[in-house]
Amino acid sequence: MAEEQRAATYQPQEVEEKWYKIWEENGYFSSEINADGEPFCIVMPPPNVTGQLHMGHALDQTLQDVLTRWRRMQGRRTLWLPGTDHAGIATQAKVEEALAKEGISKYDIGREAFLERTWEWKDTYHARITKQVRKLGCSCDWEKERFTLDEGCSRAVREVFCELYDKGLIYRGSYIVNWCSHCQTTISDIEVEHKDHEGHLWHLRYPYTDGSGYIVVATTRPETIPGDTAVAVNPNDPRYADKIGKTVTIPVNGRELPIIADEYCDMEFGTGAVKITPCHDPNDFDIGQRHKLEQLNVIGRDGKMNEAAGKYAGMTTAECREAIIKDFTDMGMLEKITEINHSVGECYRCGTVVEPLVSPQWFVKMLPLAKPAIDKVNDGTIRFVPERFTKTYIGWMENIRDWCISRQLWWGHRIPVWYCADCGETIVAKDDPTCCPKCGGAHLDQDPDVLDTWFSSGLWPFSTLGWPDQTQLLKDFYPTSVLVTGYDIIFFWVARMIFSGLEQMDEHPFDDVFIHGIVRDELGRKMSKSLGNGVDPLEIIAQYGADSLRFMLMTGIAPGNDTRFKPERLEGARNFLNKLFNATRFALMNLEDYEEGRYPLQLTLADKWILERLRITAIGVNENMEKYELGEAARMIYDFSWDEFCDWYVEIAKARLYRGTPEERHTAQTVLATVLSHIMELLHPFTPFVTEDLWQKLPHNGETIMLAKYPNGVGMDAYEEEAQQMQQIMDCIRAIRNIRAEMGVQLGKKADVIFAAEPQLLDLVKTGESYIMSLASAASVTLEAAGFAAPAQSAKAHVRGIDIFLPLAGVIDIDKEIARIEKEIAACDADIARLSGKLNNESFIGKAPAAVVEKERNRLKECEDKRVSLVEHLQLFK
RNA sequence: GGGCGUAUAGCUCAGCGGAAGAGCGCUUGACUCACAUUCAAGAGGCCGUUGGUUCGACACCAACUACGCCCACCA
Repeated sequence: MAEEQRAATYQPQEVEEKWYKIWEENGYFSSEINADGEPFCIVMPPPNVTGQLHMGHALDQTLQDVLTRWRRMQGRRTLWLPGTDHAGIATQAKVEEALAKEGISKYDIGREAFLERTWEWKDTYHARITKQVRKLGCSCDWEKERFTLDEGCSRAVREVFCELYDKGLIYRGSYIVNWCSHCQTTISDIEVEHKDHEGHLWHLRYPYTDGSGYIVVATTRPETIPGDTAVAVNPNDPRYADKIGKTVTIPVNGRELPIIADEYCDMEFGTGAVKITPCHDPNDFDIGQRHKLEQLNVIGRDGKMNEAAGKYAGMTTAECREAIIKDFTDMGMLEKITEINHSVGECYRCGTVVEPLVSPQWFVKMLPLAKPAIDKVNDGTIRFVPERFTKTYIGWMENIRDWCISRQLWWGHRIPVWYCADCGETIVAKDDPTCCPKCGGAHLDQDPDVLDTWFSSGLWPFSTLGWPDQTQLLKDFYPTSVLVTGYDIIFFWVARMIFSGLEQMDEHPFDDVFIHGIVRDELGRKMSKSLGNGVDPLEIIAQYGADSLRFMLMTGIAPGNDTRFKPERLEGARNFLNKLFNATRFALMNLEDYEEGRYPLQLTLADKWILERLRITAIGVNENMEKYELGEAARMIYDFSWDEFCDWYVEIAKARLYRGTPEERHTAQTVLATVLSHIMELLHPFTPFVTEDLWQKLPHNGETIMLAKYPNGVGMDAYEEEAQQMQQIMDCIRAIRNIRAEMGVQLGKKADVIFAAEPQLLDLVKTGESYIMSLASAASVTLEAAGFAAPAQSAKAHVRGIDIFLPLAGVIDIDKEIARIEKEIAACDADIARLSGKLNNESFIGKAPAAVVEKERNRLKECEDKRVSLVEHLQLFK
């Protein structure tokens, strides 16, 4: 790249590294900054230490950083607390995979060595992740970084476990749970993904024991037959009314089953008779409880039939299914097979079909916890943004079932429960006990299981602030201000934090929950490993810089909606930042001799206009930020910076910078520098690096833009009238440019321009003369009284009371001009028809606000004037 | 079976109870002394369908259609 061109192109890589280091070293991310300010706190959703960050993280973290930087610049005492999650199943699976590559299993090395390996893994990925977060520019307080498995969080987990146990909210029991035979652990209900499968419904004959024929049951899972302990029918089903109380015999193993009556049975479905397998189906489990049926566990944790399955023992469930169907067929007991589309539960991690089975596990009793968690959202204490997610949350919370929290893993918080080998006592304790409090025995075995990862994640808003200790940090920042996360983990995480926070702290964990969508690929597909369509944020940062990535992610998004990752949009963001870079370069070239306050300011119309537009923009940006409409805020800054400041103001300022008096030049320099640095400040939360770099080069007060005051429009002089006047001049310039372009008069060629209007408007034109000269490339500007007769062979435009003539003898194409004018007239006609229709409507006059009516009247008059003016001009050519 | 979302320019998407917006793409012109990662001008929309509320609806309400998502104990 040529040196010259390079100088005109922003090089993000050169500045990003530098500024992050300076910020971090100077402690600007610390919550001690703005120590007297009102606290503002976000706890970062901790990324899993399983791998690297993806685009979803980049979106999530950018949103948080924008909010944090904005609040910090407002003077709030901000704490954005970073951290990582140990992610039990996911991380353990990764390490097991790594071991498998070495040809060993976790059992070969044992629990302790395995955990050592996992901690090493954690260290590696933790380092990688935090580096990525830094690359992205996140202003989190690294001094306070936490990990879900660190000493403090572990203490919090034990504390909560013991408290809930003491209150009877945690219990151990043998209930039906979801078992993943691949991950070799239980998973909670929400970790089961239901997918539709085409399957078969086997209609099987179970003969009555008394020899009086048979009953036909329909099942999708014949392999569970060895575990049947009843057949159920609906008590109101006339078909079976006289069969209730009888027994049937399972043909393939000769066991006898009672026929019971239960409302659960749907008379419309299948045959209306259901085989009941309490140990391997959640519904059947409930029925079994109701009728005190025997529990017969026939499927083992390895996904194979166990001894209780008799002759089928040792088979996989699939093999068993086949064998049983064959046996029924051979015995003539298969009535028929029908097709059925039904949903099958799969493990969310590995996709293995989940096996429901009964096993002793630890549970959290949800009903008492859900109640306040629902209330605090319903009463507005916790607010979801967008609001619609409230319904999602409430709906789930109202139908919640007890939460199975024990996992048969090694990586995680070990359940703080010990069993006395001597007397069988169960000891639940915060601190490791040395002997049994009941019998004094020293043979204690700790429960081998660990807790669900989300158990510790649920404590994140307070465990990270120091709880269970009553730290100052906790007092200052709990409840936190806002939680920023994707809609995909409302149940997994948000809900758990809410009930855990309310239970332990007696106070809600955050005021707002700001929900965002997911980042999809260019085609709108979810980014995933299997599709290989993921985009690595680090690669994008290397290519375009973190600021471009951030800006792209922040624009064109609406709260709660998904967004697509489009490379073109990345280029747009890069171009915008390059634009600002060049605008700053231009300013700096013209600020070499600048000295603040050297002359009194002589603000021109354009100066007042751009200052007013800045004021309005600043107000709008803050309003949108308050509503979490970050995309809208970013768009406002973009439009103002590019369209108004760069394309208009900078061009206008050139005349005074190059040829003005020292006073004029000084004023232009001042406004240029002021507006530009305010643009940097407004934009800083979105694109922190480039704005800091450019702001530093411009005249500024303070050591970092991070701590500059965020522009909010308050205290700025208002110039509403001047802004409107300037808009009119700009419209005139656009009209002239339009004529020139349509007539093929290139901007390189100067053209004479004649304005005709009432004196007041002529004054305005006079004021804007220099802008017209330069921006419309006029050779001369002549002012004439209203009603001035058009010179021969001229083109004409009309802008709100101002007639504009371009004498173009020899250049003008009469046909083109006629066509152009006719098009304009047609547009006027359409407007006139609409407006007069409205104004002739008495209801409109009577019921619409007076200001609206007045506005429409003015508009109509303008349209009519314009039409008259243009029609008059058209006559000249006919 | 419930719940939710989306439907606006060729594409991707913002937006809004009082004259349809952006980016990209397209057309035409310009290497104009910050920037060709640029500048200027322009073409391009019954704002999914049908009703309703309203002086006024692209926006609010209802129904419908299409697509997508979430939840659910569909043997």
